[in-house]
Amino acid sequence: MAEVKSVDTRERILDVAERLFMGHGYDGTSMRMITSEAAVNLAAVNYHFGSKESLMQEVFRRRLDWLNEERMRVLNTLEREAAGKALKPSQIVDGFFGTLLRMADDEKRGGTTFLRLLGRTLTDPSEFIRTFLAHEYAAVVDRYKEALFKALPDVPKAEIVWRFHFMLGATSYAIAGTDALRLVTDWQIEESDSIDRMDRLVPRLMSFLLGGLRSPLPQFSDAAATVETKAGHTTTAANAGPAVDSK
Amino acid sequence: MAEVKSVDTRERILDVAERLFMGHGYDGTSMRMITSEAAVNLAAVNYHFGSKESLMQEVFRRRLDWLNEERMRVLNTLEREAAGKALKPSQIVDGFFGTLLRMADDEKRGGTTFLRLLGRTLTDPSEFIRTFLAHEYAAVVDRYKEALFKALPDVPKAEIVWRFHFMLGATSYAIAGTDALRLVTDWQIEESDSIDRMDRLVPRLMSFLLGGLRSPLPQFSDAAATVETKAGHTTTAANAGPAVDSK
DNA sequence: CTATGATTAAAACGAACGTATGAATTATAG
DNA sequence: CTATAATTCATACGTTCGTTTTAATCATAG
Repeated sequence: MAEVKSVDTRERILDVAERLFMGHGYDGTSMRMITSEAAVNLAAVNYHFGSKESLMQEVFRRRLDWLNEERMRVLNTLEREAAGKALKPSQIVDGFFGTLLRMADDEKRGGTTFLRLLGRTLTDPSEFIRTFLAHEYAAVVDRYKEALFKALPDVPKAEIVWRFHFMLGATSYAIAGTDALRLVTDWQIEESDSIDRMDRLVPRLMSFLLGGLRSPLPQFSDAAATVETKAGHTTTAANAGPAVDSK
Repeated sequence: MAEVKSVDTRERILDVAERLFMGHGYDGTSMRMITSEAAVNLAAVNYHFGSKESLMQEVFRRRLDWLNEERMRVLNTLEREAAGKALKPSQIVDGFFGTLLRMADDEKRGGTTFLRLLGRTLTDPSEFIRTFLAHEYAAVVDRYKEALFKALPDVPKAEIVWRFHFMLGATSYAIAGTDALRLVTDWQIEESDSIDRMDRLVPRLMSFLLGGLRSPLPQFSDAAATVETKAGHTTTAANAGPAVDSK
């Protein structure tokens, strides 16, 4: 049972595939691109993973297994320390999105490459990929969803689910499309450095997410206004509704 | 110069291509899928558009030309009515994102199909697509960016650009991935109908975007706290910083 | 060392891809 | 009606795709 070179081969394929899938998408990345860049034989992918689809799934599973466990672990710890009391929304948001974003610093867990891949893949057209990702996420998302329900008892559950959706979108776009808007605008970076990206992106994004999560509830045409009532929710009735303004 | 049937052919190709590109992505949609569903000859695309890339660009240009003009028109009207005074952030956000979202109701402008396509394409891996989209968006984004700078003079410009980025992400994900999270969670829709999507999505998303845009500024490790000072910004110093909580 | 199973290598498979060609068909102009 | 340009059509080209096959190479156990 020889397993010396094969481990390296497997890992090298996964690393290259991760990077190429990130840059060119699933359909846009060919087996020959992967195997030639990884300096392995063309048949190696099918030998080690069975098919291109299975390779893609393994690329994600390698990272998501850890991420899911870490997210669960963080939430368990938080709830244990809270001793039955509801968590603070910021704790929950940080447990879910902060844990994800901190992977950027951990090159061993894929770093920014995997983050960008994940961000782009959430809106990937390929059917089997979205199905696979949804299945991988299901349990963890449900747990965090429930935590948010408990943390925000006055907010309709449907509203929380929607805002979770919005937070996911803002995050995945932030980690995926760092180039898109950069080309569009002059980017207006007055600040000194520009490669520090992540350590400044995280607080920026967190602030945005929490602002959105805790924003006054929308008012529909028919329904009566449902406004946050809990003390400290910063939201006042004065600026509730979709037309919240600064003056 | 016969142009009777060709117009129908062109439009039919564009309509089918728009729908298929939305569902399967650019690489995942073949010429044969398009031409067979559109009931035209395989060579029709190359005859009318030259190439697959040109077809893709025409699919977008057909919708974006109108969207860009409308966004410009709305902003011009707002600024004319404001008579030099700064606009309200909600007006600017609604002008940019509301105008986009309202395309969903206009089947003549592509409706939800184009919206979902646009949302997914912003993170599309194909190089030429992102370049093309960035070029199409540049002028309008710059104008709205400037409007936000003027509306929020106390907020650092870099911060505004980031939050614009985040808003774009939340929006594109909201209109693109309506299925992704639906599979993950039980979706917790307590409300009656579920097909009304857009007319309830718009105020929901708007509320979220404004909450994020007007959220207290993040505090970095080194820098001093920069907190919104303008009256009515709802944000109090007590819950400024990345760890904003409800209690 | 030899036998055995795991891995790598080179080559080929059929299918699907985007595109191009030239003839047939259709519509319009004079 | 005839001539001419625009469009549609059937078909084929050359490439690239993911996968498979068969043989060669490697590492380890007995």
